[in-house]
Amino acid sequence: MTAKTAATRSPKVPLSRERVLGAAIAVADTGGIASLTMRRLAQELGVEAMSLYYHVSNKEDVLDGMIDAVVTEINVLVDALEPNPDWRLALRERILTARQVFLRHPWAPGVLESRTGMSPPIVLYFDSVLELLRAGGFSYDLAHHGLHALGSRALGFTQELFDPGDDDYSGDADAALLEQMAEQVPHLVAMMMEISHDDPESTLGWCDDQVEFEFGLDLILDGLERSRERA
Amino acid sequence: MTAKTAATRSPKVPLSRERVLGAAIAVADTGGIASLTMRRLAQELGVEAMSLYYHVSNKEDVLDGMIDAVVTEINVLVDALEPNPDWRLALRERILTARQVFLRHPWAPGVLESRTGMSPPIVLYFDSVLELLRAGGFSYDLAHHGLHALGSRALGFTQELFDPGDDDYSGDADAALLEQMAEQVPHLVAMMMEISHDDPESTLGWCDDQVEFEFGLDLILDGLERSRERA
DNA sequence: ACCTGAACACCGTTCAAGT
DNA sequence: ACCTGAACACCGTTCAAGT
Repeated sequence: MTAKTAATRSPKVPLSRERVLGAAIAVADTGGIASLTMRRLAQELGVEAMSLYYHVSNKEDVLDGMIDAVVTEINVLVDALEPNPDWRLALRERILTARQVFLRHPWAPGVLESRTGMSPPIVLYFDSVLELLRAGGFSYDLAHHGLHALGSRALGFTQELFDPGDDDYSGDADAALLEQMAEQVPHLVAMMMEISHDDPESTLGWCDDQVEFEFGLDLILDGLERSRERA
Repeated sequence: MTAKTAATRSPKVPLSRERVLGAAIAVADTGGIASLTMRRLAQELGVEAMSLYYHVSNKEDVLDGMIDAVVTEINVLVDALEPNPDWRLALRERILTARQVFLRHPWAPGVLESRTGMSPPIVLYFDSVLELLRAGGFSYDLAHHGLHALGSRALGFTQELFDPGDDDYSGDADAALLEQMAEQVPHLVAMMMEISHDDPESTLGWCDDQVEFEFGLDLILDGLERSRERA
């Protein structure tokens, strides 16, 4: 009866950088990154917006801290993974584990890519990936190329260019629309029709992100292994 | 004496959607996407901010239009490319051509990834990529996987996770800093030292984006060719 | 030490009004 | 048809002032 709803609103426990960042992540997870304003964040913590500036220096600092928290979450998980003598399997498991964390924080890829510098947690993550590649017999030079080839996949995400949930081009696209597009983009239409024929359940919301992520990841890992053998 | 500086300021030629989008691209190219505000854009055109809303519906519409203009620029260039019987070489040239356009518009990758839906120019581009893959002997199913594996590389860009120009971790990082980091991230430091030893000119601003882009691209193209042969 | 009220300089956007 | 002045609801942020 006394406490209204969230435990976060209690004014007993004082604010701290950690509480601010935790609330920020919660807001972004729930309402998207666009909903994260300093005023909204303060409200979530039962405080005035100006109070936040005692614990964080500005909004950029909040975004930096949110990313560090997410990557730290990843580091804890991947550090607990059991070693695997096959570098490909070891790295694959690491990356897919990291991916799970990003799936819980859909705003994180966009924010991460908007940050310029490396923070300690990110540096730690990449160092551990490098360790894996070295143990797998990679030179530093090839490992370096490999990190670039993986790109954001090394951290467990790809920025999907198109939202399959978009109404305009997915889900309930009917035959009439397809026919209309067929003249100008015949291959795209043919591809969608063939795939939706093979799997009638998914008309145009046809991309299984997990499957596609693993396909691309394995393609790169296999390619790197071949490069390593050749070197 | 009469015309102040830019030809864009002349009030003779009336505003239009095209002029608004052109000015928006110019502003973003010059000052970065963060500098693009409706007021700044209006100022560039010698007009009040409210006038813009007669030609575009809102800022989202401006961003959509900017992307469409950039991708149209790409489509014109790649359509003029001479055909190549080797699908890998053909696609490689296409993608590297598209990349040149993105290098001129550094804001475009970020904006593109923030858009949800596909627009006609983007759909056209992907259809032409699909056409190339089909001509190279790909099934629609494998071509679809291939598009996902390429990700934004298919359009000619990768979102670099770290800005090599960042002062904190690049350029003039001295030996003392490296030594300090060596204990916690030994492989990263070893890699940077080895690479900077091989190429002393580039201490920590060591990543040649073009080389790395092509390495990753070729890795994926080769992997897709192998998948195609196996299928 | 920690929080806040009032205020500032900015946003995107609307709408009735001007020409 | 095309542009604008005034205004609204929102931002992030500062700073002197409160407890």
